[in-house]
Amino acid sequence: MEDGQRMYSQQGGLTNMSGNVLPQYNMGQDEPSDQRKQEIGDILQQIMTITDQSLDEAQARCRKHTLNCHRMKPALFSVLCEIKEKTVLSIRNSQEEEPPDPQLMRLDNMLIAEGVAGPEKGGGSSAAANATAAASGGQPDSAIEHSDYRAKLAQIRQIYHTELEKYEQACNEFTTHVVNLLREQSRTRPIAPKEIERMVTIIRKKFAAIEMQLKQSTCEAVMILRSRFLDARRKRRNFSKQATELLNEYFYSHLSNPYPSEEAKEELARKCGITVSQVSNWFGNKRIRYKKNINKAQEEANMYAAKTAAAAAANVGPEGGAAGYNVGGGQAGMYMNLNGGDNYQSSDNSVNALRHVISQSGGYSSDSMHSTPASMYEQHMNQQITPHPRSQNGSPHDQKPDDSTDSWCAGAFMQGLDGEGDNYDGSSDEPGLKRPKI
DNA sequence: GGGTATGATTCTAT
DNA sequence: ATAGAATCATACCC
Repeated sequence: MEDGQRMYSQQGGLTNMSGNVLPQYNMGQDEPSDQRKQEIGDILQQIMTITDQSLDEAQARCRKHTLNCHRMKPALFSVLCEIKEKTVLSIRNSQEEEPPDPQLMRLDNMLIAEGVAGPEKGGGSSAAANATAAASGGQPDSAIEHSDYRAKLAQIRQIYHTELEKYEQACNEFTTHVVNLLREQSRTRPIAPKEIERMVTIIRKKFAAIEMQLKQSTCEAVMILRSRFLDARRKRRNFSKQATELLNEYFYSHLSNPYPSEEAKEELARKCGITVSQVSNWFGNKRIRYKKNINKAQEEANMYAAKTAAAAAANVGPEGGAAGYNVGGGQAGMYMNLNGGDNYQSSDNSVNALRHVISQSGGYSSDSMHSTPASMYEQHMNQQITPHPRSQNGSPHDQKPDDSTDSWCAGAFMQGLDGEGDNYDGSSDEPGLKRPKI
């Protein structure tokens, strides 16, 4: 701005950015420089006063023509263009170099992930299928729903691409129009090529904003579609049998503290083909329902415990230490081969598991006070040997899932098994379980 | 169709 | 933020 003012402030002198007189614009003519200055001054004067003049069309045309035909016009335009470039344009240019918009990137990523944008086949419908499968817990979904979902997604895709094309076309048309217009105008006012370039950039930006809105709406549409079709609450799906089994195995083998760590949850989620929050939900439900219905749960617990025990015994080998596990009149043996040995549980949990077998196999039967698991549960719950995991130091995550005698309700009644209050967390390598003293 | 099981959500407490 | 508890909504079984 300052430079511009400086230029115009000198009536007769045409200066460049640094305030020097510009000798290079003499266009190869050898007029005395005083005369040149005078002429330039005239032109500038005309330009400066042009807004104050009210001209009728004929007059304006005449004057324009005079100006256009002036032999100094090209030189003047060059200077003006240069000044424009060096001031306004250069400032804005530097600001235009922005990093890619993170929101736009997010939208793009989502659209590609959902199969709306990106390659038509392979990235399209299959991505949608993947999304469906993932949301339904990895189970094969009903074909009807599946195709319905895909059909709607394809519709969204179609609309998206049509609109995108439309915008692109409009953008190109408009850009061409503006460029032509500017080129046209460059005959009557100084317009640098860079200025045209910049204008094109501005137009593209404006259209990019519209495009972003389109992407946003498309994303919203996909989200709505997903929630409508895949919202688990609307159409609750049971987990696969295998998944439930894995979860139950974990639950009952960590009954002393059925609070899986984040890692354990992730592992379970991965193995079960469900999400981590589904695992959390499952454990939340399981814990509460286990407590509510301890009797029935106990039976289930024994089943899973036996399975785990069997697996553990199988790992040890029939000759090795299996005999040591065969407590309670050999009942553990009947669970052998239940799960083919590919148990998720590692052997360290087998101790815990075994305790359930023991509890079932007569460990408590002689107890006149607490002969049923339910009553035991009640007793220990009332005693609350350990407070709720939350009330202990740190969050539940800080605890190891199998960390001991205390903690949860089952852990409490497990303690009854152990005269000394030993740790049954499975970290012990001692397979020999004592018969409860009670 | 009714009862139960089960996954998800919501609310409250900590 | 997470757990427990209550509740909702759906699946599943009889």
